[in-house]
Amino acid sequence: MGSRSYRQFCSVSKALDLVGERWTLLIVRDLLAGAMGYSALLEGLPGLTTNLLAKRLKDLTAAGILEKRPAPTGETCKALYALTEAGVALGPIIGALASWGKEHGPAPEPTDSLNFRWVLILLGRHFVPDGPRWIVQLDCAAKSLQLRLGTPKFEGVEGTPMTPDLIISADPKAYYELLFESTAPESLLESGAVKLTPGTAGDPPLPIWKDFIRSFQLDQPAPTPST
Amino acid sequence: MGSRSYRQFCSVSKALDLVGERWTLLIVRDLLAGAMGYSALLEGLPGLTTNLLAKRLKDLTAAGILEKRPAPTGETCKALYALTEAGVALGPIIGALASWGKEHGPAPEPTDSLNFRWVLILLGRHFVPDGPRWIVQLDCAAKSLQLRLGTPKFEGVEGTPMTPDLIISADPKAYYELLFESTAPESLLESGAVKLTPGTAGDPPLPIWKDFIRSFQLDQPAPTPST
DNA sequence: CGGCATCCGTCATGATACTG
DNA sequence: CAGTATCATGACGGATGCCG
Repeated sequence: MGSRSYRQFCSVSKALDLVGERWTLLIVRDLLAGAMGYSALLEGLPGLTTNLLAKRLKDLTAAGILEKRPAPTGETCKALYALTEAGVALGPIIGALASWGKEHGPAPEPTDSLNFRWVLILLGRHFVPDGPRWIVQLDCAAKSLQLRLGTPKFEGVEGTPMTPDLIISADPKAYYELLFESTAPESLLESGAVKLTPGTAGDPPLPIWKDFIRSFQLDQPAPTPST
Repeated sequence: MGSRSYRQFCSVSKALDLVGERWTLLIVRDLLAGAMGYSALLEGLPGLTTNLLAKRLKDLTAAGILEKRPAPTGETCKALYALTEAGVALGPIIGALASWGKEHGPAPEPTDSLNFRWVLILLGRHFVPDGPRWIVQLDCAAKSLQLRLGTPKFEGVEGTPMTPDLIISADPKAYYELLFESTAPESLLESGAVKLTPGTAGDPPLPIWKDFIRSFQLDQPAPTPST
């Protein structure tokens, strides 16, 4: 509800009337990588309290930005919150915020929390299709991310792939440095911050790693969107 | 100050740490069209109180998003607040919000306030360069906006041009309908909501009006930015 | 335990008055 | 004109309780 609307004849303020409150765009950011249950959302957003999450979910549902639907059988939760078409359309806003924050935002601190979903968003913005079709598994803090490289459309979901071609493992900070280019990819390998494990087919890991770097342009500066 | 930082290892949250608070992005939006004084900002943002504006300006200055500089002689105010390079770089975020709000935001209400600066932002996002080089004056509620069409770079400032080729006058609501395509441009002319006056050179107004419509693609849907 | 609702303390915000 | 000071209110952070 726009109980505290700006009441301006301007679409920027109308957008902020719906998504301008605290935590709202961060909830949308996490849902951009796929539908989530209530507890998963809460766990992924440290500092957000349960009462406020309930209110945000209710308001966002009323605004038509997300919808609550029954979870498929076998899920650990009962209901999933998923973005509607209008919610997915918030992607460019999240993307523009990510670009600006990366360039002009405050530097991250070691105590900052890191969520694997946020990695997906970053990767999706850098993806270059039509490379070799590797399946890469990212491991971080007992969680896994499954990436399908080389496909026309970027695919990445949480979980372990059946037949990975390469397994990359690192701690959150190393992933952050890799994705934010504060460190060159090669030096992360040399320092041991990032470890490579051959996949099930047993291919040598280094060429696949180079394709991974190239697929997400991790050795180049991020593109700046136009106005 | 990020006194209430999200503390997440994510550039989206880092951006919101600086510009996520209430009113902040609306201040930036207004400054995107040019530097403004304190009182002009306050007047253009109904509902924002003077103490909060002072705090926002202080915080944004500390964050390096805008800078306070002495006003040029002849100005009505003493100091101007101008966006820094980092502040101008927020443009794509404002643009993405404008696109989304236009498509998915709540409908405007007749009591909403309208600021001529917001028109400039909308026009800038739709501009197609290299048409005929007309100078068009927009009149609305005792204020004037000066647009230079056809130049490679879009130019628009508040004030009255010396030699307009066409003067368009309408009330705020008609401008909004024109810019937001809820009504076709032709019908706004026919209904008398928009009035055309020949400029100093005395050219017939209708062809220049059609160039104006074409220059800002006001008869076409807005382009949707990519993720 | 997942999915909230309630209660309370604190802080950000809104309204008004006042000052250099 | 360009803010600062003061106070009231509502939003938010934290803990806990309820209900399937």
